[in-house]
Amino acid sequence: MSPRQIDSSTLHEREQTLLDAALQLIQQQGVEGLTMDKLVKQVPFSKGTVYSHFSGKEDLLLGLCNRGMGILGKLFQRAGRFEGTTRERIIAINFAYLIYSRLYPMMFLLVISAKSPGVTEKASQRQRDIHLQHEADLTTGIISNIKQALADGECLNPLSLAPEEIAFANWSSAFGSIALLCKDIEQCGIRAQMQSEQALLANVNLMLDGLQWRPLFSEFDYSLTLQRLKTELFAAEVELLDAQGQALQLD
Amino acid sequence: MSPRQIDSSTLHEREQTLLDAALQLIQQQGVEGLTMDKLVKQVPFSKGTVYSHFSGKEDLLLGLCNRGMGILGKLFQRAGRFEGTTRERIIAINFAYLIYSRLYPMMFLLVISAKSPGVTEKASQRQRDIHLQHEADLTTGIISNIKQALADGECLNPLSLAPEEIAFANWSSAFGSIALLCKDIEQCGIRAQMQSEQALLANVNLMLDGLQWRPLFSEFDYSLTLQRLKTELFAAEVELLDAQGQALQLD
DNA sequence: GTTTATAATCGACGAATCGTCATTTATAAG
DNA sequence: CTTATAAATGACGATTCGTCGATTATAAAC
Repeated sequence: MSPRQIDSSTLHEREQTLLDAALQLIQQQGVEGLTMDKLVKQVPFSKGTVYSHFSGKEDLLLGLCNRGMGILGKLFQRAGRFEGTTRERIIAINFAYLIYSRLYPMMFLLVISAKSPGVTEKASQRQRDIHLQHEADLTTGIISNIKQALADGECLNPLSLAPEEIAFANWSSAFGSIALLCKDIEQCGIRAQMQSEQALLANVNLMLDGLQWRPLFSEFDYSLTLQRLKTELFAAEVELLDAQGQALQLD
Repeated sequence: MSPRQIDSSTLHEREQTLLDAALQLIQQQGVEGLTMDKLVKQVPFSKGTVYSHFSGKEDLLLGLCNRGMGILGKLFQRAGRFEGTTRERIIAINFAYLIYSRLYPMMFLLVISAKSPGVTEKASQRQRDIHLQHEADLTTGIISNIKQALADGECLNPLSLAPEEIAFANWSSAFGSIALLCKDIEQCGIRAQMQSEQALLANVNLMLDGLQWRPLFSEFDYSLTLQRLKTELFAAEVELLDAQGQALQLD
């Protein structure tokens, strides 16, 4: 007297199907265009089944956001392996963030909406836990780089900030730059004439110079670093962007 | 054979009534809790009349956001009159931004959601124009400060950025810091142990040091500047925050 | 093979929201 | 007093959301 038990792998498979369909709807009609009713129509399951996977629209959004953070984490890992100075590696990580925001602008924006009270409150504990885990993963890579630079004396850190505070400074600068420059966000006065990609990297370099992170911008040709990032470490992604007509403007 | 014509001042008055009611609803129930139906019930006008003022929920949100930007503009103006070095004035402006984000967290968050595609697309041209105007107003003050500092040789600008690019660097750093630290946004891993107000100002100082904006952080006691800002220029606002149990943590 | 317990799925439903638009009301000129 | 029409009204159809009782499928028990 035992009913069928659902295979855990098909469960995961369906979850991916749902996320795919949701992403497609969002890309076609914007975040507002994502509707549980529409999603159900796009998918070979009934509404009840969909709701057994995600507790609602918000939970779905956070799930989508989490999937994106997984992708970002892999990009960060690759950036962390960049051969060069610690400062170059930090730049590589920021470059990875930039690439990500261009390849998956929707996902990047979801980080914002996913953090707004309306969404987080309604999301399931499960997705919230996953989200926190992803955040931790993303920061540890950066922080270990920072600690090494502090230990090696490459980052003089004149404000005597803790490694976590430096990580936060970097993160918020990059986040702010990308958010304000995001192509999917309406034109914003202050960024009108901005060459988006240059701007992000300029802001990061300002902060790194402020930290006295050697070699300073004036002491090293970081455009070579960018060249290597574009043509080596992230060649595939940069090509993908080119193919999408989203070529980066870095020179 | 002419019907009554509505007084333009009562028109404006009603608009304020609507914005007030909307803000109240948002503060009570979050952005999601704002509903046109609820709003109509809170207000002595019918649904049709409400819709003659705002084309929909998104238009209303942008209207609310714009009102906030007007307030922020006044704070910026006051900060721009701070007596001190150009760097101190820039810090004052960032301090004003911080104050604003604490006094009106909802408004600050609205800048984010107001820029998301779903909202901007649906908002009326009128509110969008107002929004752009406010943005321009906010930046001109900063940029004039920057230009003066460049002319006076106080900001050495080693990356040779244009004044607009410097303004953007400042804006995005401040925006990112406040957004990631916003008390109304769910706990964010990376900012866990962060003393929020200190963090924003540390980030700004990092950027200003990167710009070689004299006097550098190490050459001047900027905690005195903060003291003056707290007790003189923005005494009233700081007191208000204290009274709300939101005391700033700056020392 | 039949029965049976129950996990899994389904989709109709009520409540709530959105924006519209035909109707009603109010008023100033003729 | 009539009348043209700006202003205001709120009922309505269309969507959306999330729930929950009904239905289906399946694996063990007999």
